[in-house]
Amino acid sequence: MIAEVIVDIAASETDRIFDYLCDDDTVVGSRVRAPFGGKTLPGFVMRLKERTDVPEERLKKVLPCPDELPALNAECLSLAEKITARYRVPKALTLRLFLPSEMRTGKVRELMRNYATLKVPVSEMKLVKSAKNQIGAAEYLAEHGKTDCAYLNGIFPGGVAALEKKGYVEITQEQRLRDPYKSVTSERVERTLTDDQARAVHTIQTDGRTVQLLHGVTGSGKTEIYLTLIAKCLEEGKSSIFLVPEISLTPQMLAQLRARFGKNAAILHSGLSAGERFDEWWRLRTGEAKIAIGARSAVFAPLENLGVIIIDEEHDSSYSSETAPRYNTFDVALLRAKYNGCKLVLGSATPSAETYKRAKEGEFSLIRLDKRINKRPLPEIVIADMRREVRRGNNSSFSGVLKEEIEKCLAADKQAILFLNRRGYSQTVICKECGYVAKCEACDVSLTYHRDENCLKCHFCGARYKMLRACPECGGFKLSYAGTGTQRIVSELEKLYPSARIIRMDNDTTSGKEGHYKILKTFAEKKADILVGTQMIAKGHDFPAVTLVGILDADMSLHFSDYRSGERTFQLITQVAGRSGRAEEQGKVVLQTFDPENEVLRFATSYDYEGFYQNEISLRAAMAFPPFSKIVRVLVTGEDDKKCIEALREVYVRLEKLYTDNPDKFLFFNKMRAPIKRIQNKYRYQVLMRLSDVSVLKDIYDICAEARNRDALVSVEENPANLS
DNA sequence: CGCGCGCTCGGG
DNA sequence: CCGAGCGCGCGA
Repeated sequence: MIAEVIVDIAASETDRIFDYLCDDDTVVGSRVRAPFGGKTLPGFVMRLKERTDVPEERLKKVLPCPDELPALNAECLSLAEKITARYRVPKALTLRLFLPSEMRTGKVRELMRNYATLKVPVSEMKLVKSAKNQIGAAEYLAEHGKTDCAYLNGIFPGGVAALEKKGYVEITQEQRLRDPYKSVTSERVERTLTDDQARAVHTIQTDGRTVQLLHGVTGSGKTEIYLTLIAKCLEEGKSSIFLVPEISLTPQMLAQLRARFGKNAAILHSGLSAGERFDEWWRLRTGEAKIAIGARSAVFAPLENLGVIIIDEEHDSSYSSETAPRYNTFDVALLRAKYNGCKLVLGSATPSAETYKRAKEGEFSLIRLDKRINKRPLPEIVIADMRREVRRGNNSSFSGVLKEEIEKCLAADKQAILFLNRRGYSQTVICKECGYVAKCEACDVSLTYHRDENCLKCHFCGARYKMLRACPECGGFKLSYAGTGTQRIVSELEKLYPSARIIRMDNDTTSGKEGHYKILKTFAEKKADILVGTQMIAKGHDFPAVTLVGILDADMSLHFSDYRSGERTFQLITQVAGRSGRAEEQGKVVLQTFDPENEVLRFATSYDYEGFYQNEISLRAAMAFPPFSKIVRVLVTGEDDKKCIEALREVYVRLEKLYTDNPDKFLFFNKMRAPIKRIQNKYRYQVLMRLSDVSVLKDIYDICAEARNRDALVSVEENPANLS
């Protein structure tokens, strides 16, 4: 037999079929080891045939991989084909999306799994009270006996590993259980749905359209609808994919899903170790688990017979891939939904303007959930006019209203969250005499001053620089720090409320994903009164004792140079406001701004999504921004500046011809240096376009695919989330 | 004259 | 992507 093989090299030069001899029992979609140019590389069997034009003496034979099932099924192969065609990327790169990385990098490993057993009774363990994951894991083991480590890590990340280190548990490796369809019993918590929820489920199941948009205010019970849909699929023997934004896979969320679906659910997320991720993937591939839960890459879960695909927080930017292939999760999900003939459910309290438009026009079904489950009103949002504060001589970061509310909050023994919308600016060092700004040598972005370490840091590559004593340009000593960071907010707070316990959360205080949880846990356990942070505190976590949320600079993201800044601001405020008053107490939100008349802020404070949408969509139409056009950026990057310019020139000349041949399809066309000229020693140039007609997109992708070479990476971004 | 590096080409 | 093959430039 002859196999058509794609070798696993992500380069356009090798991105073609190579014919190999193979065993007669070789299966399409299976992995092989292919002798290629001196060494043996992993590859994929794309097709099988009887004969080939390749002369016999050149043909080599592939060696099989001892996988129990072909890595790729028919749907994966068809999906890979479409993605390759859509984004013009090497096939090997697309195929990698379908496999856990350890299947490529690691040698073909035995399908072993780690199991944990208790060696010491829980009562004899010396564990600090805060080690919730260790305690949780230990208690689980005490109750259930020997348990799969991957399963435990899904609920109590890192718990088992810590227990093993202390000698409290034993970890044994055992051959994977070869009994994939053994039904796993888990007490199904049957919750009764509200009428609204039941109606939503009914509509999703009976409406003829593939895409179902669930537009529900925060707390309207969308999650329960998702879980019901997944449960119904399970009953019919169908599988499901449940996608959530990158940061919202919190241990609480996982525990909830595990409790409901037990071993039927497999979690694909970065918190798992390589082996565990592989095991979870394999459980899905064999059909042992029928529910895949994870961030965007879980849309490629190796499931068959899909019954539903759910994308929660549909508007979240983490659903667009930042690296090639720059796929859009919705597009891939739609392809899979069509292939399987199942529904694609999008959920959000603040849908993106594009999605909402398509729903309003009837392309998607639109289901509204206007009522909150607990019938409690949303927190009141008051606007604090910071211009008036400044005029009154208040130069602090806090308005009078906010200070008052913080005091009330502290007096009542409640918690407050102060949110800093820091995106787009930072504490830079400026020489007041010559205007010199400290920048990163590798990335060409302004450095940020860190007081606790007294150094300058690059937020792009993480490089550290010694704090400057004098200006390196003019030798002057008048250096100043501009901007306000979380650090300054914290020190201002400490002065105002010396007895309050204040913690800070931003990119600098949180090293790795562990740091996140530690800080949030401290706050959740009421070991702090005020949490100060950036974007990352906006999502997830339920803090019942929080009754006050302060948004310190609500208009900051409005000035961000992006057509979606209004949408982002609305989403952010809605989301942050949702942190306040989640339990019995009525919550309050103070929104500080220098632009109190701003329409977006007005709509946000009255929770008027519909009003916001009408305003936003007419603005977009007037300005011909997406969804009325498509913004396309072609980015050329590489270490060698000259080679980049060369590649840019080639791309530009060809794109310009496309532009002059189709002037009616372009609204804007220009080439320029990227706003950040260099990131991690790679120079960056771009051609920016705005299309009124996407029929030329295919040609743009073709031109870029041909222009990329060893020295210059040429990538295409559609409606990029940021233009840095 | 010989080696070293950089560029080009081919891989089944 | 990676190694083989080859051409040109410099040094003893």
